[in-house]
Amino acid sequence: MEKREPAADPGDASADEATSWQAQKSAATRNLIIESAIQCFVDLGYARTTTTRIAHAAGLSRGAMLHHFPSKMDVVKAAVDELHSKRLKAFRNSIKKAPPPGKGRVHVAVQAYWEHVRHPTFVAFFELTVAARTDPQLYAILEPAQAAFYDEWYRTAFEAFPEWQSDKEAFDLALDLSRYLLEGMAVSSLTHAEPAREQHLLEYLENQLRYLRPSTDLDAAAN
Amino acid sequence: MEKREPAADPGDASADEATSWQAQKSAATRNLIIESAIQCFVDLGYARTTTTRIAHAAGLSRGAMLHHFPSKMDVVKAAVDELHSKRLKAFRNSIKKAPPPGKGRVHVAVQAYWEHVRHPTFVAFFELTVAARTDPQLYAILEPAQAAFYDEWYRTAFEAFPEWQSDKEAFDLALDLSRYLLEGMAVSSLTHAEPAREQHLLEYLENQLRYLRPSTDLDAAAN
DNA sequence: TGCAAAAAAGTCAAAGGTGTTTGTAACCGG
DNA sequence: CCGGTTACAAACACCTTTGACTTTTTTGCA
Repeated sequence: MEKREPAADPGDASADEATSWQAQKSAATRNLIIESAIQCFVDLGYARTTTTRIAHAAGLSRGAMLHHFPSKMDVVKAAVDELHSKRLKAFRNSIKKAPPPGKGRVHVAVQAYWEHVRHPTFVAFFELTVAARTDPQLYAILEPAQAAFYDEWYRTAFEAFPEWQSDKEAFDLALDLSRYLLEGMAVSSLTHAEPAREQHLLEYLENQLRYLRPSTDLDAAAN
Repeated sequence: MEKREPAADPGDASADEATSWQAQKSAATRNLIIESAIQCFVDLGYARTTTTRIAHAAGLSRGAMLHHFPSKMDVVKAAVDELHSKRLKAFRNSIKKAPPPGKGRVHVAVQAYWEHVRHPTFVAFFELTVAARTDPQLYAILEPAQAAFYDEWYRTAFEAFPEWQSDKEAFDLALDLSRYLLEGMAVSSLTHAEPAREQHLLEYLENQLRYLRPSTDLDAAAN
């Protein structure tokens, strides 16, 4: 066997030169396994995701995989953590690059979350959530991540939309409405997408959010 | 063993006197199996529902069960049909007994669907829907029932709320909004219920529906 | 009563999944 | 270059699930 370069490390490419080659490769393999697991959740669902399939998708033997993760649940745990940080990162990014100060923010924000809930990351998380309902062990792993995400989601949104801070009740309502409606649409579209109806509802939601938004002097008729 | 009366037959109690006692009992057992399967979907999720557990829940041996349903998929198919007809029946009932002609109908309708999506019947259907996303065989069984339900749902609602017939676009929007929002809330509450927020959103939804409703001469300010 | 048919129960092998154990090759530090 | 460690692979034993097959019990009818 020739020596292979450790594959690119998308997770946390800590290019620490002190880290040995072995450690780099190990981390790369770990990430490969995690990504494969997530892919399996999306493609096969949680129930049909077996260690055999994950290993196969990663191009490894089961033995190799169980070297990095002693049990299946260890893989799941790592995948949950990865999904959690991915969701958070994606959300922060879209918030950060999205802020034309007072103009069209509602549209951008709605589109951002709508894209998020249609992304494979959300699908994988959703699969896990459903499975966790009847699987206490998985629930114990998933619940903290879930709670932390929505907590952070709320806080970040609150800071990113200061014009709402004068009416916290309206803000909560707007956030809940957006979240439940978009997630409901996304879940439904997993098995039966209806683009036209979805588009209508997105426009409706945006209008509702503009209506709920506390009026400031600046944006009487701003989109 | 004493002879047991054939259990009450909730499914299709064709009280045909010509049907022998055996046939009655057979039908009762079939229904018992179907109900047990549905219960398993709710309690364990689709993935963990095995023939052994269904039989155990029904108080039968696996052999007896496979006498009535040669394969597991046959049970699933029967359960889907039963769930479909149950949902439809429940929906029609709540529509039928719900109509104070023009007063408070929105509230009653919203509450009715909200109760429906929190009912075990919906949970079971939801479990199947999620599993079907990555299980073509199950999808083939479920999709027709799913489509038929929403089709019927739409038609029945359209007839039951004639005051909306003047603005079909608003009607569609109102129906989609209600469906996606309530289903989104229900799905979310499966793992993490938040009664206070849910209540706020229900009130909000009702107000929105009243706002969307085409105004007639009769109910300018009717709740 | 006695026999045929249906219902119910029990047994079995095959397939697939999990985790453990054992084996091999590559890397690292001295 | 050598002992120890790490990455990976393969084989193994155990358990679960499924569906086919066989046997026993119960019912219907002559």
